Amino acid sequence: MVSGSRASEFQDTMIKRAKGVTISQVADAAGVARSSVSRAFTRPDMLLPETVERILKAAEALGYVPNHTARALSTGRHGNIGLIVPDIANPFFPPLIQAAQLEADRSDFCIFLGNTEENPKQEDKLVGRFAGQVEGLVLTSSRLSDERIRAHASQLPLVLINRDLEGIPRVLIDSGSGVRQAVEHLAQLGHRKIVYVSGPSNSWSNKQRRAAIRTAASSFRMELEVVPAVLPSYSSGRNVVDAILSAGATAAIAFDDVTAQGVLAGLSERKVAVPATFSLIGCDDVLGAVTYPGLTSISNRSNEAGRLAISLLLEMLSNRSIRDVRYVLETHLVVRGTTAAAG
Amino acid sequence: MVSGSRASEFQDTMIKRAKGVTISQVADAAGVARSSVSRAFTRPDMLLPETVERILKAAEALGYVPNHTARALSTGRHGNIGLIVPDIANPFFPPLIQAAQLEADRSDFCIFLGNTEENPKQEDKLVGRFAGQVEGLVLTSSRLSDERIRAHASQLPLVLINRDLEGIPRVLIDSGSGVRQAVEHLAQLGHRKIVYVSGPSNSWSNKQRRAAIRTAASSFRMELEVVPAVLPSYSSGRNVVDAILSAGATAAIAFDDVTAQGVLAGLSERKVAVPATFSLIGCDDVLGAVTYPGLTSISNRSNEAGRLAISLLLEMLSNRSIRDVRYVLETHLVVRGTTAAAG
DNA sequence: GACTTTCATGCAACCGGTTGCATGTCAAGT
DNA sequence: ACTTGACATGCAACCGGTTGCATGAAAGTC
Repeated sequence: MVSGSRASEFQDTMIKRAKGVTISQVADAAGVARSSVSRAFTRPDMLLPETVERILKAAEALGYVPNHTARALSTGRHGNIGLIVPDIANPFFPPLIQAAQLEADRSDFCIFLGNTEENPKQEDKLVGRFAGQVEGLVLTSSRLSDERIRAHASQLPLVLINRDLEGIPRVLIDSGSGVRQAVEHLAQLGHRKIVYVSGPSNSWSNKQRRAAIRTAASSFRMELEVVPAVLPSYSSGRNVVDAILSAGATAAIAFDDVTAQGVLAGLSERKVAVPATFSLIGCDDVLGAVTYPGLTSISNRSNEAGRLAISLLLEMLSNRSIRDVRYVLETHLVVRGTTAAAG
Repeated sequence: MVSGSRASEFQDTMIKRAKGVTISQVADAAGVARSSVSRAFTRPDMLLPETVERILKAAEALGYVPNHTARALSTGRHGNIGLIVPDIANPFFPPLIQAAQLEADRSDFCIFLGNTEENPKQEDKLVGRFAGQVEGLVLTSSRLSDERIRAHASQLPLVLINRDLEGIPRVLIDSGSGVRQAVEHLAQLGHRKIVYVSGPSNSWSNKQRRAAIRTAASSFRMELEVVPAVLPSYSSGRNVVDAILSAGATAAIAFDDVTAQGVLAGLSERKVAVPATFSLIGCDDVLGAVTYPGLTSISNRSNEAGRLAISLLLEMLSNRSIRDVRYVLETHLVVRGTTAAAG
């Protein structure tokens, strides 16, 4: 399968490592001490303006670039932060990662990305590997136990997304508000019995959504049945369609959009018209705009969560203190084409 | 919108920085010189087995963890590699990133992720920022000019994905083979006039696909029209549907699956039945299984590309040499539900 | 005019490892 | 018994910056 071909078999070339210009060379060129060069970059106000200028000019001429590693060694600050997610391929995460990176970038921080494949052991290993090279860490939808998380938090600044652990700064996307709106929406459309297609059992978000739906359904006097989908995936959703239909419901809310899309496909295959005879609502709003009919969903805000988590972490780093903060991002229903009056 | 709430307003706590155990402390504890501790970890064969064991035991007891930064400073190797992509949110990239990270992980390397937002300036800036902290770099679908890429390549080991630049190691996903199969498939179904919905003009993949389609179409004596979509995105695809239809074609091949999905939605809206009256083929095969009907597409192999690029880079790093290699990954057509005989 | 004060700059130690070379020990070779 | 060599370990310089303190010259005070 791999058709590997070398363009020119024998053109191996030794790498000429860019032999980094050092602070000493700049110092010699400018006729000052190394410390002055250092200060010219870090605290120019300590030096005479003309000295600073002379140094900068010399540096410029030599093509000097401060060595990040050396600086990190003496200051202890390397300007990197780690971001760990369970599954990059799940469309929930890319916007979060993107926003996180943008925010980090604004303060000249770089992001180390870790992907745990939904595996707690891998997550633990990654945290360990990152620990030495980052100033702080953001754990997204962590699958680790409370104890492990606390252990890590005692080693380095940590911010959690979608995990509610007292004493550790955290950003939570509260689907509760959106879920209530979704149930109310279905109630107003005349649906009397609905299904919740649940997600991973160890997920904080899943527990939270299930509870919110249960409460809302009972307050609107609707019947609710929970149909479990093992993983938040397209095929899981597709596999539970029969279970959904045999429950005798006229509408369903799925754990996330990916699952909902699977359900949508399964319904199509079985010639069940959406939304004419069955209504469907997703969660996370990552696919809503790209299905046809457009998927009614609960807004996501993962990008805000990413941005917020990073800015929280940066704040912790500059203050060298942690506050027991708990940011909650509320969500709301986005109505599109997969919901209509009960047939 | 952001309902920020602090659980406990005044519970600020100072961070107790884990005050890292150093090599000297271990040396004292084990009654040896610092250098021996260092060697116990890096070249145990230089020491007596019992000495190594004694040192390791002492290290274990003190909870010593080698300081990555310090090691990087003296050795010049920090065990990080940078990976730069134009758009994490495009489903083409997550599998690539995932595979790259897995491969890097096997050799204990960490991945720095950079997202350029399809912006060459941002890309240039990121490369610069990464340069000091990574041993090598993988540029995926770079939007930079040849000159900039060469300039960077002279500074540090570089591997390209989907960019064909002589003298720089590169991994190319050759959609040519898949594209030919796609055109042939359409020809056999009786289509006489087709449209290519093109992608970013500075993208190597786009040029390559366009050329391949052109060649294949003429060899099957089919008419071809190129309709440009500015960006590879859902909305771009949706926006060009009118242009596609007014071209009078009965089938289209889109630059990528995301664009194709936009086209699919646009066709649905205009009540054009797919595949009954119009056939559509995507590229990258990232969404094929999750649309309904399933999108016929050209296989992707982005994960293999990611894995290969990293292993190539690691090889370069350990050899300290570059070979002018050019790996080509062939693709093929995956037929699903969006193609049928011309109406 | 002698005596502080201010402030720009230099000196040297330090961050935490790595590594070439010197030293000391012990066993084998003659 | 004396040399030789092998080999385990220690010494100290080095990677490239940062930073507390010392120094010395210019400016301010009485």
